[in-house]
Amino acid sequence: MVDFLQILKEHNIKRTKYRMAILELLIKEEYRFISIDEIQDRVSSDFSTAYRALELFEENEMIYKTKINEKMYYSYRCSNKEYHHHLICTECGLKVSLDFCPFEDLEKKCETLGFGSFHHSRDLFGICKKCKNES
Amino acid sequence: MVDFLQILKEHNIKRTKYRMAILELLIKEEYRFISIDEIQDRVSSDFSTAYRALELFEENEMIYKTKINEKMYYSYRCSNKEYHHHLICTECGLKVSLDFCPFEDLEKKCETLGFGSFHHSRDLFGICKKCKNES
DNA sequence: CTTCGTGCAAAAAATTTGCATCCGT
DNA sequence: ACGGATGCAAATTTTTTGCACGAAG
Repeated sequence: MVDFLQILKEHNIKRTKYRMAILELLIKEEYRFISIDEIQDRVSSDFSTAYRALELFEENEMIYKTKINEKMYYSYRCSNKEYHHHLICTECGLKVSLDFCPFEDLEKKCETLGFGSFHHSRDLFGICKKCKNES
Repeated sequence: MVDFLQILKEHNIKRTKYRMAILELLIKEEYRFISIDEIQDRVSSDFSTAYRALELFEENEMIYKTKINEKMYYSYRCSNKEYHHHLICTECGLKVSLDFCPFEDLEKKCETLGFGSFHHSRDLFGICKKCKNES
């Protein structure tokens, strides 16, 4: 819980009304990715303010950012900093962290395929059980 | 070579100047993904004409479409229709088709992870050997 | 000859930026 | 008080769309 306050202090980031509101929201909804619209709606900031705060948080590795259906979504990161992959539900934004790398095998084959290196896109997408059952 | 002409005929798609020019270009550069800018530049059509032709081709499964660095890229498909994954170089657009599925293992683990189903994003990205060496 | 392809200009949608003002420290 | 944060409006970027004209079958 002191986690992110420390980062703010270390980087001399002012604790303003909207930044705090956005961080609180992201922490509360840490188990999923949320859209800029939901963020703007729930904290009632200007869109540009929200975008600027989120950009700042991402630069300082406090949040994740990913694209779902052509729009950016955001999720709290502080509590789990080791590199890992996510399974993300494209219906509800649910975030499931993987404790293994799905690309290990591909990595090995990379060389023989004419590829120098391979982007482990951190985020993989699907439909979670809940959303699948509801549809 | 008759491949795509047949599709055009089957779907009553008129063989116009720009459509043919775009298809020819895509066939010539089949080993890589190319941008709308390159297409527009090399066939000198209007952008809207190129976009409309490409949309049509994609609907009829004649081409692939993928996003590299926030922009769409296009590549000829007709000659290889079985479902497969691509490794795509984000520097030069090189397209390498995979004859195996990199997500087989993940698929199996999906259920235990709370995921109903999993999108096999067809395209995976990296840097090809050539571009890596040049940088 | 008639349907549909094309160019042009303008719309759309998401995100970014310049600038004047306001707030946190 | 000072520098950075915010709101507002306008720019940006890529792609899409409406409409009038022109070309393919």
